[in-house]
Order: sequence, then C-alpha cells, then structure tokens
Amino acid sequence: MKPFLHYILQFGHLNQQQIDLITSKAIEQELPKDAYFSEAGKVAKQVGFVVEGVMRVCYYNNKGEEITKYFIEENNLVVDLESFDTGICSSAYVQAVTDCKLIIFNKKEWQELLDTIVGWETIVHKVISKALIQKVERRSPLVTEDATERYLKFLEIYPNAVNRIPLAYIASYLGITQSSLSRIRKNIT
Amino acid sequence: MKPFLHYILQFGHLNQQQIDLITSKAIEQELPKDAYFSEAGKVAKQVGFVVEGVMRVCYYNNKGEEITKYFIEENNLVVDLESFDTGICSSAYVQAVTDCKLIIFNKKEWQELLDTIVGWETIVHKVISKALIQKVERRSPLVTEDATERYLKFLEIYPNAVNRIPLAYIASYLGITQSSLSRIRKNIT
DNA sequence: GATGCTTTTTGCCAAATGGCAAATGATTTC
DNA sequence: GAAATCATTTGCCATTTGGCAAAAAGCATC
Repeated sequence: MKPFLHYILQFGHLNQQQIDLITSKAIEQELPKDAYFSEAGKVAKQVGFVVEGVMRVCYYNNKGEEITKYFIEENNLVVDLESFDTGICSSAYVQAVTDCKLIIFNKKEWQELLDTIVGWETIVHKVISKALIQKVERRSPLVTEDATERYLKFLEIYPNAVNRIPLAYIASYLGITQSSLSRIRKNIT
Repeated sequence: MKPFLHYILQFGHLNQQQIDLITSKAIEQELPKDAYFSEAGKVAKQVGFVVEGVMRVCYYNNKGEEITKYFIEENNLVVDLESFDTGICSSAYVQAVTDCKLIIFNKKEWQELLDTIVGWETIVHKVISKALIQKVERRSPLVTEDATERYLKFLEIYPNAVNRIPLAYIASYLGITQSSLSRIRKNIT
C-alpha cells in the first residue's frame, strides 16, 4: 500500500483514520504478463494502481489494427474512466505488458470512500485531472511529428519502460509499422 | 447565460439561489476574430464558456511550426486547465477563429463558487473530466491514421465548424501540410 | 470593376513511410 | 542443446506526404 498512499498524499492531506479506511478497502492483486485488467465491451468496475510492472491500454481501429493508446508505468492509476464513471461499455482493453502488481478498488468501495471521507473527492479530482491532462499532453504532440520525433518523445515519456515493452507495442503506440521503428532505432544509435 | 446554465445543469442539480449566485459572478465578453483569449507564457486566470463562435488552442513546436491542439465550438468550456489549476505558465495560447461571444469567470470568483456552493465541486469535476476524456478520445486516434482518415475524423468531430475554420488551421490540427489537405479534400468530393 | 491581400489549389520532384517477405536473433520448451 | 516459437531486422519497391513555388480563386476596399 505504501506506494499508493505516497502517491495519493501528494494531492492532499488525510489523517490516519482516513488512511486506514482507504487501506481496508484496497485489494492487492498480481497480474501475469499478457493478462487483461479490463476488457472491451465490458463495463469498468475497478480502479487500479500499478505498484510494479507496465500495462497498456488498447483498442482495435476500424481497419482491425491493434492500437496502443498509452502505457501505464509504476505509480500510476489505471482505470477506464469513461466506462467507470458512466457505466457504458468500454471500447478499450487494458493488458499487462509485464508481470504486474496492482492495488485495486471495486467501484462500490470506491464510491463509499467518496461518500465517507471528507476531502477525498477533492483529492481524487486532482489526481484524475492531472492524469488526463498528462494523457492529452503526451499523445497530442505525436500527431504533428514525423516518426523519428515521435519515438524520441516516447523515450522522453517512458524512459524506464522502453526495455520492457516489445517493439510492436511501441510501434502501435506511435502509429508506425514495426519495420519503420526498427529502422528508426538503427538510425538513432 | 442560458446556454451556460443549460450546459452545467446537465451534470447535476442546482437550486435557483445557487444559479443566481453563479450568474452574478459571470462576465459576458465578446472576442473578435483572431484575438487571444489567453497567451503562452502567462498564467491562465479565467474559465470561459463559448456561447458563439469557434476558438482554437495552439502552440509552437520545437521546429517553430504552429500546431493547433484542438478547436472549441459553441457550448464548450475553454480553459487552460494545467495553468489555471497549478498557476504555472501556460505553454499554449487560445485564439478566436471567428468572432466569439463568451461567458467568463475570473479565478477568484470561480474559487468562491467552489467554496460556497455545495455540490458545485462535483459538477465541475464531472464537466472537466468529460471534457478531458473527450480531448484524449478525439486527438489520440489521429496518431495512427493516414491523412485522409484524419480529415474524415475531423469532419465527424467538428461538422459545424468546418466552414468557419481556415484550411491552414485544420491542416495544423491534423499534422499535415495545407497542400496535402487541399488534395485530400479534392479526392473526397 | 480594378487593385491589393489572403486563402486555396496545383505541379513538380524529393523524402518518408508502408507492405510484404525473408533472414536473423532471442527465448522458451522439451 | 535441438527444436519450436516469438521478436526484431533487413531488402525491395509502391505509395503517401512534404517542400517549394506558382497559379488560381475568393474577398475586401476604394
């Protein structure tokens, strides 16, 4: 629980009693490589926090190509917010890229915490906003750069994950073929 | 104020007294074409709502090219959240693409409303989350599509704005040159 | 309706990237 | 440690897109 609490407490203060309550609702979970945290077509019912490992959020576009929307490294939340908040089916799935250790909260308990702990909503709001802004800021610039620049930006964003992510996944994140990415890598070094 | 209240009330209930308080803090503002709502290098101190017109959020990348991150049509919030929330300088600027009518709140009054109106924080949270998720969902797919697909997606997203946005701005949103976009347009019709 | 200004289209060629298939390299399994 | 499987690199050529400059079209002003 320590990494999760450390993460959360950056965004606001909680007393020991509140921390204990949150801890009591948390579930530790291990997810082996390639396993799914959530699936497309289902409603997201859990909020997760990555303690160890790398995950990715993906979908299939209308040409049937698998697209990686983003990766999630250690010390980040993993949740399909749109589905979790609204109850509509998710269009994306979340998969473990490496063996992962997670802390998860089921929706019911998550909601209880929101209703019970004064100030928790504000903290959650800040956490979520920051995470979403980060996603926009990271993905958006890729649209307007060439393939090499995209890869360099990827390296900036995920320096600790590069060696744990297969090239094909990185290519599907950058919107290029893995052949191209392989050539780009060669040219850079 | 009507469009703004209509927009807000989709996300939660407010009584008349609360609505009046919000209204009392709102400022109506007209912004002529090409004028700036907020500028890069300054701290965002206002939340806006577009009643009429189209705006765009831009920045210069490291090659000096002007990039349009997204457009904002009628009935949407316009705010540089990262700067507004954290007080750090904005890296983007917001410009009117057409003559615009806005409703704006200064940060001080906005904060007063958050502190005063029970339930307002929850509503704002929902509004912001939804807007941010929408930005991710709209921009992200562009990375992995070719130029024609990108333009088609743009048309889906901004069907009412196409004819009000210069081709060069659309191209800078899609990450292609305006020559290419011109050719794409020709091929489609 | 002529003039100047801005926006959009077009032509030409170069550069970047994709598609496909084969070759190489790495890793797991028995 | 050989075989099978999976991941990455490479070659070849087609297609897409960019860069640049000129032409055309649209629009406002006088």
